[in-house]
Amino acid sequence: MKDSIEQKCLAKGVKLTDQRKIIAKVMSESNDHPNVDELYRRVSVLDSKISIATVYRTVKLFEEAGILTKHEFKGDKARYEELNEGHHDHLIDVQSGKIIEFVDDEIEMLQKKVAKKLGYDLVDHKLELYGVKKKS
Amino acid sequence: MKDSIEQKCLAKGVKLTDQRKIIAKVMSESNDHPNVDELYRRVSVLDSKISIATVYRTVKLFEEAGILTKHEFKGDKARYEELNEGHHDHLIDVQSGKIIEFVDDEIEMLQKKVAKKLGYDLVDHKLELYGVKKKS
DNA sequence: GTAGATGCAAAGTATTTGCGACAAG
DNA sequence: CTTGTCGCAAATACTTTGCATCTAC
Repeated sequence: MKDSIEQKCLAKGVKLTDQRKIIAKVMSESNDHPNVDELYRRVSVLDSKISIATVYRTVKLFEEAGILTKHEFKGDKARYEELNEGHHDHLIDVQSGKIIEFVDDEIEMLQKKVAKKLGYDLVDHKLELYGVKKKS
Repeated sequence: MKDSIEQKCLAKGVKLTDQRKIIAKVMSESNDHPNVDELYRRVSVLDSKISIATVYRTVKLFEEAGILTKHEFKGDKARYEELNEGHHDHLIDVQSGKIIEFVDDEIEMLQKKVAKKLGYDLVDHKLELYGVKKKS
């Protein structure tokens, strides 16, 4: 499991350089949703010579290869997350900035239905909920 | 109806300058979702002296006043739209770039339910569907 | 009259790119 | 070998801001 990004690279014919291996490793081990700056910071610990241009190039490449996915939450920088089988959406705690992942099949289904009704086949979607902790 | 942006400004204590009136007018008459460049272009026709800095300042001000809303669709620049009572979401035709507005109460309801289940009160949300025309 | 708005140009962010050196397959 | 990648610094794209001037209220 831990090497799956490297395996995906092989499968897609993406050349595996040392820098890409490091970025892959850092993303695999990140359970949050780092932005490029933060990713660069984490990667720099393992290889201080890596440049931020390479980080930008790599996340873009990985995104196009279906390895990472990019999120652009309201009023925030672009963040990245490893893309796995299980699709999920996000709820952002607007007070703490905490991001919670969730899955709701019913909503997924309805989205397809709505698209269909409008004459479209759904190829992608974005659902973000912004909330404040219930004070009950 | 046509002047409602100006009325909202009065109601919120937002000073009504000529530039703001023009920007309000252009947004009211736009049925699409212009980005700042496009808005600036449209506004320039009515007043060629207006600066793009003012357009940026004004859309931000109007957004904070609840007059406009900002969209950041995938891989696109920020776009603005007048905010009216009827909330709606968007379906983007990934081939033509066309944006279709829709309302689905069932999805809205489910979102609240999901947030609640996670212990949150929903304060905002973003739902974007990306689709291709059905070839039936 | 005064607080706040404007235009301009300069400064900030975030991201991309040209190029010569270098490394993976 | 050869094609593609890297690091660097410069370039780009979008947005914000300092300042002197001007305007709505």
